[in-house]
Amino acid sequence: MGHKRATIKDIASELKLSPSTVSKALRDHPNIGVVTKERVKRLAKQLHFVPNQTAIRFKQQRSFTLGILIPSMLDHFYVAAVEGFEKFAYDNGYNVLIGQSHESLQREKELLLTMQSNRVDGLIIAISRETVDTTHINEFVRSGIPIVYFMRKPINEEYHCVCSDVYAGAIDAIAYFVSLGHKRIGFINASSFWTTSRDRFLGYRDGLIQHGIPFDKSLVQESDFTQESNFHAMRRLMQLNTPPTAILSFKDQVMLDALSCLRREFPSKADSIALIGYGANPMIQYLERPPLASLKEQPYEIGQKSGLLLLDLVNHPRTDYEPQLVKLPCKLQVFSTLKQR
Amino acid sequence: MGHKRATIKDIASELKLSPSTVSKALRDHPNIGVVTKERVKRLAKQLHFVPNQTAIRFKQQRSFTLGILIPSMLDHFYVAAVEGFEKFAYDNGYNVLIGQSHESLQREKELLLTMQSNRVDGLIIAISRETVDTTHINEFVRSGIPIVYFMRKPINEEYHCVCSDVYAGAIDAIAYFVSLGHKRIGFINASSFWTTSRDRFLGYRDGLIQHGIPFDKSLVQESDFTQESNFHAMRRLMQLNTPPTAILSFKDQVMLDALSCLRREFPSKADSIALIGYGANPMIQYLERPPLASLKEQPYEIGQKSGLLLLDLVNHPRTDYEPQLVKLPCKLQVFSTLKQR
DNA sequence: TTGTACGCGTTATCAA
DNA sequence: TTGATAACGCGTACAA
Repeated sequence: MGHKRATIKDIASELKLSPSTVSKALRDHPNIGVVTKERVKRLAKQLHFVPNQTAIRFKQQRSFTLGILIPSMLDHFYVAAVEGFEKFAYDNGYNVLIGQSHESLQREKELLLTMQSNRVDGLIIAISRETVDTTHINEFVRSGIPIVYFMRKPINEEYHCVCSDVYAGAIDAIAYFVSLGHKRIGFINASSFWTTSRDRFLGYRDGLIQHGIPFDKSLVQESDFTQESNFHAMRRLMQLNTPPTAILSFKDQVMLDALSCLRREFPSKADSIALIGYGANPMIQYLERPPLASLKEQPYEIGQKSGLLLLDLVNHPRTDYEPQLVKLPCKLQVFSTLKQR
Repeated sequence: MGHKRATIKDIASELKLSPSTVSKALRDHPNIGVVTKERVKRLAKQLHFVPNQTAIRFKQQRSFTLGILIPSMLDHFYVAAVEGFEKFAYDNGYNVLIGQSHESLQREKELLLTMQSNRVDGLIIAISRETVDTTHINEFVRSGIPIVYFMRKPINEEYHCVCSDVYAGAIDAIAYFVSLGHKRIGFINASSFWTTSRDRFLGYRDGLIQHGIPFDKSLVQESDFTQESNFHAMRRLMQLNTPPTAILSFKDQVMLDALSCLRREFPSKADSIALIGYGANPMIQYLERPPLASLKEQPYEIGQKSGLLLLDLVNHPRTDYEPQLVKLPCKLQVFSTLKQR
């Protein structure tokens, strides 16, 4: 039953005013009379006038839209980041366009084009697993749209980035392991192209060294996050001549699969192996025998801060190149005390 | 380092052609010469020309954007629906604007305005818990934008809707309980304003009746999904003179909290009480002693079908009022066989 | 096969 | 305090 949508023109002609007057009145422009404003607003309401953002965007040459590119919304961690980003964006009058790469480089490239085509005013991006070359991203930036990396940043790019301080987190995790008497500590990591993997690794290695434990390459495995890959990494660790008694994992998902693997394939050892992951997944509370601990990150805040930094770049385009690097702390959250036993 | 963005005009003047020729050439319009097309496309590529969707939208009086309004992205179930919807939308050349009501009516109203302001071509919506009056939604529809309810539909509205066949699901659950010897079966439901609650309830009641079990009002509790509320509902059931031996829950989240409640507060009975929820949350696989079962729904497909139905409404505006009701089956997924014991 | 003219809804600028 | 005009980038009907 669509009554035709009212426009500024409709209001103007009805009130025998000019469109520009109406436009100003609606936006409370100072040099419009109070009486006129009142008349305009009354009629606007009556006609259910809703400003046409489409036209405004076009006119203003700004989309008032910010883009966010994540691997997947099925990952609770990124959803939290989207939430933080979205909240910030909405509070500042921006819409958000979400894209999911599903870890595909091809999809990432397409989405970047979509973003460009939609003239997003800025973009934050957590690169896909396949993104080892960043030509497409650099081209995007060269087209004039500022970006901020978040969570994952290519290891060979110096650019604005907001992420967790996973290095310090790993240091903490190792210290906790050691305090419980562990000396043989394994590590399941992810793509070595991300700084967030490298930093975890450095923290792991430096943590060991700090406690006088020699670094042993065979204790480090890599996974691509599929259940299969997680299981595989765990198996290789357990099949060492001297398997680890403690394992740090890139993220909770990996840790949970590692735990499943232990329970299914190495049940006799399952309870003696200490596990720490990243993320503090809320579902862990439902486990009767939870893993040892998890490094709680702050994805929501990372989303917010990314938005803040991005909007700054949007509003104050810099020609000088001084990459901002923001790191938010992780906090070790211990679950074992929650055990009923 | 933004080289100014190239427009159709730039290409035209560079090639001494008219903008309209360029426009047509870029879109492979039949009556443009092959040679011209080639020249145009070459230069377009060279100048990194990306069509300005903002202008196209404005010109076409269509946003090529579909809206989706959900309670929260923290709920895995709705994320899956978003995925399905998004996939469908992208495949059909549409963007997606996501809004989260966080179960707030106020927020829902604001988001509806945002959607209207952005001139989305259509919208699918799962109403908030607070939405007992639908004036704002009806007004939205009256403004000319078609909508499709999904998952949750107001009980007093006859309108297009895509959701799970939760009635049949409840019937199946009850039948399964009965087959295991249960006769005293409880139910934790949600807002009675949604058809999806009513249908669960009817399935629960009819299921009981089918097996000759009298309906007992005291066995039905309501929860608002907060952990506190879930625990409270569970406690009330357990504190009955004759507590249930089996409980159907509105969704897995409720069931998991119910399970926690049992283990913490009624440990002696915890293992003898059979639980079934809705959703088949993938995290359940990590539980050592999982609940009995869950009704696996098809949120991804619901998202897709909602998109399909919506796009049909967008492209073929109907004046005649014939609400479509699409129901997708639930499938009982049994977890107990996964138990290690 | 190509070009011209116009308009979509809004706002900025300048004139009245 | 208000109004007229132009412009944003594109697509389309129609003219050449």
